[in-house]
Amino acid sequence: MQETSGIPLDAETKVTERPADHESELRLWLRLLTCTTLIEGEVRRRLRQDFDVTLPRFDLMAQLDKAPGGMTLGELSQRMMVSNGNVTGLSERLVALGLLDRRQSRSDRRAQIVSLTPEGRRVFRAMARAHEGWIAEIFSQLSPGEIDVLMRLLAKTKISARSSIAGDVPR
Amino acid sequence: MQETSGIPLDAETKVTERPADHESELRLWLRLLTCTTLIEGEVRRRLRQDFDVTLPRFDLMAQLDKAPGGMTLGELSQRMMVSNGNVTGLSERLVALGLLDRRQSRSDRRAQIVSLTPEGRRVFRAMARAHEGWIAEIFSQLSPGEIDVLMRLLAKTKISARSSIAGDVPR
DNA sequence: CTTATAAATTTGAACCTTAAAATGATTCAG
DNA sequence: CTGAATCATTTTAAGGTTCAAATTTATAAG
Repeated sequence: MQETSGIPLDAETKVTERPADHESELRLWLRLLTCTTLIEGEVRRRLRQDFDVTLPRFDLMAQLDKAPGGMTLGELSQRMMVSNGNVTGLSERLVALGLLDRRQSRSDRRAQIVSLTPEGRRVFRAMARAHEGWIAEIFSQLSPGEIDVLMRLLAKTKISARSSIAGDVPR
Repeated sequence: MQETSGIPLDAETKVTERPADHESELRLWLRLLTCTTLIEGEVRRRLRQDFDVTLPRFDLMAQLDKAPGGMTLGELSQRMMVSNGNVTGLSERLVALGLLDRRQSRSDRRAQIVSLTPEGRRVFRAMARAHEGWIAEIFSQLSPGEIDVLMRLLAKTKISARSSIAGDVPR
């Protein structure tokens, strides 16, 4: 907490000058966050309980399951939306468990390519099957129509968020 | 509650035996997760950049801002949906920074009550103002109507998830 | 070739997070 | 009053996470 030089740049940026009632967006964000936290916690709990595996490991394996030929660590980190260093450690532990293979890229000696071992694939498939069931149960009170509307609106939300994040902000 | 004669929803027949195409729920969950991760990452980044504060600290202070009289650690942990031990460490650091006050409950010597210091409140209010602006910008491509529909559907999602999590599962 | 720049990953420090066990305080039946 | 159960919190161990700096390799310009 440092160098707050009084009031920074409010005049030029458009957002903060007035109270301007952005309460509905805020409430929406909190609700979105609550839903995700709730579901994520439950998935984490069940993965641990039923398969003795952590959620990040499951997520990593899920990405690799979709890429039969494997993937570089950088690509993994991008798809998982986590930092590089994160993927390094996560992969190490999964390799140590025999669930992941890791080799150097032939074309680029900087790059490491990781992929599921046959064992890793087998284990992941079992988890994925259960996982799909849990998710179905969690969303079971939503009708197909509601799911569809949610999908559309979240797609729009994603676009909106991305354009705001991309540093779209014109000066 | 009701005698729905339509579909006998018993958990035993529901989830495990067949593939049963729960793909739409799965895709919905992934999209929900993507949206949240995206937004959360951006909020985290801006909090660090503009206020040199972490997201968990902001979240904790946000809870306390809504409780002028303070709150026990247990209540905090419940509202933040994180573990007890988590709140312990988080509070320690904020107390060390002079943003939180901590005292023992008079009526229950097991309980610690934490609250924002005047400085903490001042700092939080500044962050909250900026935060609201960021959120508004992130959701800016959604119309009021769309926000409203999203709110409703997420409310329903929350209920559905909670009832599935509560161990509602009949045998 | 040489140097500069960029890219992929690793490392280190600090922090966040959880689950499980331990500690200390409260409550209540007997 | 005593013991058992419960509750609020802390502690511990293991792991997850980020950021920024460092390392190694690749690529391109001169």
